Parts: sequence; structure tokens; C-alpha cells
Amino acid sequence: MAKLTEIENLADRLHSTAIHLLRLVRVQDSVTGIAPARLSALSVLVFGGPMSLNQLAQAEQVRPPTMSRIVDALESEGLARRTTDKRDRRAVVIEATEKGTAILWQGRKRRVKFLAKHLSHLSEVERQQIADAIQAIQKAMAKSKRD
Amino acid sequence: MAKLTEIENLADRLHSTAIHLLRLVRVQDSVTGIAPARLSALSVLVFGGPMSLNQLAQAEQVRPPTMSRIVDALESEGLARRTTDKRDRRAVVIEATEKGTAILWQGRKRRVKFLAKHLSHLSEVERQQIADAIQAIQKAMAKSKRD
DNA sequence: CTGATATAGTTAGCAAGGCTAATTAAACTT
DNA sequence: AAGTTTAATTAGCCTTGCTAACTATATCAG
Repeated sequence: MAKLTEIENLADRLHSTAIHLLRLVRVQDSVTGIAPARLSALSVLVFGGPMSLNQLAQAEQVRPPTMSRIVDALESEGLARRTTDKRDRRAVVIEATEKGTAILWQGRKRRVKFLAKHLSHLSEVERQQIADAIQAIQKAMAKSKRD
Repeated sequence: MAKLTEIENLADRLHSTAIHLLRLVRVQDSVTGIAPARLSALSVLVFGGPMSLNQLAQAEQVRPPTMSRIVDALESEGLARRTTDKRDRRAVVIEATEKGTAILWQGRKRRVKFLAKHLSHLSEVERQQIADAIQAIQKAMAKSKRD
């Protein structure tokens, strides 16, 4: 085993914990019946409002062809719709449908409640530690642009 | 917007933070040139030692056929090897090769150092908050079996 | 105003990684 | 010895990532 500094050790544990947390929660999303990439894109549409395909692809950190196909699927499932942009007829405006919005909210509620149930077993102090850590982690990640 | 309780709000922020953290770090892994599922399985082999295909599949939470193909790829890349179990000739013992172990350690070091660099911008207090939160989160997740 | 260039999105085709169903081979049970 | 269970693989499907090439529209240069 290579030696790790104190901070590296923390980094390692943090990474591992994040993986396990998401693995645990992801099971809840599968209940929606919507595949993960689609659910994630739909979430951006619901919370970010209508946007172009390129914007959506950027938000999801995938290439336009990948997003084009995801939107195809969302459309055929009746969860989102495409319309051509009036000002620039090359572009499309993608938006969540009523159905897509409703299903997303249901799924989100399920996921959040599931995770909250776990957190409810902790003490008030422990939950405060998590809240503080979230702040700290976000602060640390925000530095990524200038490093 | 639906109303969320205090705990649900914490759950939501925790989820989102975990997603962003992993997204940030994953870029480092791509440098290894090993595809994510393969890297993850290799990691289990390196840290968990030789094991059967079923054990490895369970550890990675995938079905045996999925793992069988991942092991095929690891073998063809010279990162792991299969041998038949002496005691039970139906079973295989999968282990990381020297090369696989070395590459995994390099990658892990890169990832950990990258994350540690971010954490190093924080104060000692903030890092302690993260350490405490990791403990709390793991405790909360451990309850999942009995709920 | 026209031709060149740039931009938005799609289509085609490939690879990785997930799944179920069916198969093979060995081990266990009765 | 026959039937059942178990470990792994094979076959074949779907989703989701990519690049390269294409279409259609918009913009810019002369």
C-alpha cells in the first residue's frame, strides 16, 4: 500500500462515500421507468426551462449527437417536445411536457424521501455536519476553474 | 416548487453535491485509458484480492454476464487473468496482473491527488466537517439493510 | 447580392456496458 | 445413477457515449 497524506486519505474516503451514496439512491430512479440519461436531461429541462439542443448537451456534458438521440427518446415517450426557434430556424427549442414535468417531480420526490429517510436516523448534530461538509465541498470544487 | 422538509432539502443538496463531485473527478480516470466499468472492477480485484466471477459481479452490483464480458476485456488488455478454481472446477478465480495493479495504483494516485489538491484549499475546520460528515453518511447508509 | 464560411442539428456507424434467456459443465442430492 | 442446483459463458437486445459526415440556415466579405 502506498502511503497517503492525511488530506489524500480524506479525499479517498470522500470519493468512495460519494460512489456508494449514488449507487444506493440510483435504485430509486429506476422505478420511474425512465433510463438514467433521459431522466437527467429531463431534469435539466424541468428545472432550467426550455433551451436549445446545444445548451442541453452542454449542461449534461455530452456531445450534441448524444443529446439529439436522448431528446428523440424523450419525445417519443411524450416527456419533452421540440419546436423550431423563430429567430434562428436552424435551432430547436426543447421543453418538458406536462407529463414529463409531473413524472420528474414524482421521481425526485421519491428519491429525496428515500435519502431523507436514511438521514432521519442521524442526530441533529450529524445532519449539521453533513450540511457543513456540503458547503465545504462545494467551496473546494468551485476552485476547479482557476487551478 | 413542491415544499421540502428540512431533511429532504439536505438530502437533495447531498445528492446533487455527490453527483458534481464524481463528475469532476471522473475526468482524471479517463487519463488511464481504461474504460470506467473496467477500471472499477480492476479496483475491486486489486484491493479485494482474487475472487470468483460471481463475487466480483456482486461487488460491482452487475449481473454475471456483464462482469464476464468486462473480465474478457481486462484479460485481453493484460490487466487481469482467469484461472479455474482447483476445488470447484466450475468456478474461476480472477486476479489482477502486475500490470493491472500498477496501472490502477497510478490512476488512483492521480485521482486522489487531484481531489486532495481541491481539499487543500479548505481550512482545517472545513476538512474536519467533511470527515465527520463521511462518518455520518456511512452510518446513515448502513441502515439501508434493515429498513 | 453572391459566394464563402460558420453554426445548429441530425444521421450513420462504432464501442462500452447494462440486461434477460438459454446453454454448458461441474457439483451436489436423493 | 438420475435429477437438481450452481458457476460461468454465449447470444442477442437496449442505452448511451463518441467521431465523421451531412443538411439547412445564418452570417460575413467583397
